[in-house]
Amino acid sequence: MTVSRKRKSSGEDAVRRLRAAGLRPTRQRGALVELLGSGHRHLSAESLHQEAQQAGIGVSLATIYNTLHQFTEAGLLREVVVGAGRSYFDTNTGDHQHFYCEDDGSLIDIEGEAIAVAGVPAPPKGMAVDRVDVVVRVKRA
Amino acid sequence: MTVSRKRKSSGEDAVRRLRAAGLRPTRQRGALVELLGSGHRHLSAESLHQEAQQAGIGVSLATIYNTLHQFTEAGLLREVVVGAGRSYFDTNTGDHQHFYCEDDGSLIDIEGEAIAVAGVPAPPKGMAVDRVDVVVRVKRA
DNA sequence: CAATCAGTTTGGAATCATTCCAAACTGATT
DNA sequence: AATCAGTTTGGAATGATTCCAAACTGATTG
Repeated sequence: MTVSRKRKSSGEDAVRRLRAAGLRPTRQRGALVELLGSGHRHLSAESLHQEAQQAGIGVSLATIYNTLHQFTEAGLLREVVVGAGRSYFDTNTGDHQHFYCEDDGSLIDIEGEAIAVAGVPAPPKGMAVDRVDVVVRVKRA
Repeated sequence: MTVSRKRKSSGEDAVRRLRAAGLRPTRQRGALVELLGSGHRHLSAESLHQEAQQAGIGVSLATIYNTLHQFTEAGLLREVVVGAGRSYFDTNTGDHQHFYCEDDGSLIDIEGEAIAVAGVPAPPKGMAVDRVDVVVRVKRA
């Protein structure tokens, strides 16, 4: 339980990432970038909020939402929608898709090289494809 | 503006469809089946509710939700999730996917024969693929 | 036809995730 | 040190959906 003050080491790295993304490096954003930093994760606003609290970072839920969306726009995160009122933020922003388990609401990555979508028709006039999302819904057999 | 009483013709057809789906044919369900009956449509609970009101059918929003879910389970409808807190019910239950326009929230069908997903890995142990959903997100160019 | 009862419907309260807001705060700049 | 635009925050507001207990209604039976 270290109520860290101002760790230079990783802190500076976070600052760099934020600056690179065009976001002002504030205490909260820095802390959140660090929380997200390690590995590929699927998290909800609520879960990130709890995680932050446990890490001793004072961040309001409103800020979590703001930050999550800013990070998503900045390309640091990707939003994955799997059900009405159920969206996750994925720290893996690379090309990939997901298995979604309807029983427990969990997500599992499917590597982008593995899966392919063919035959997408041309989008309606004046529209451009932004992204193709594939959700493979699975259930307990 | 005919406040129809009890049209035999289509009414009986609705009853048949409900019975076939294993649902007791009530006034509300019959009326809703008929509303949904024509062509391929993408509707939300709210929009169906309004439509019902305008058609002079007294149905509570709660019943709309119940019915929509029952119909979905019975295979009369398919639920399409496109965004957090944004799901549609699709009267087209056949094999197909969708374009989703992020600007105005509209859906456009993509025929199932046109599009194909290849390379879906085997699902995790004990799980079975329920369905593969593809959402092609488009934006104004 | 009347009684009966499980299945339905309903309005309103409750829940849940998310957004909004105005006030307080804080990083960066002068 | 002053300044100010960008941020954060708690709490209220919103919106969609679900829950609930009471009233209702098809279908069945005698």
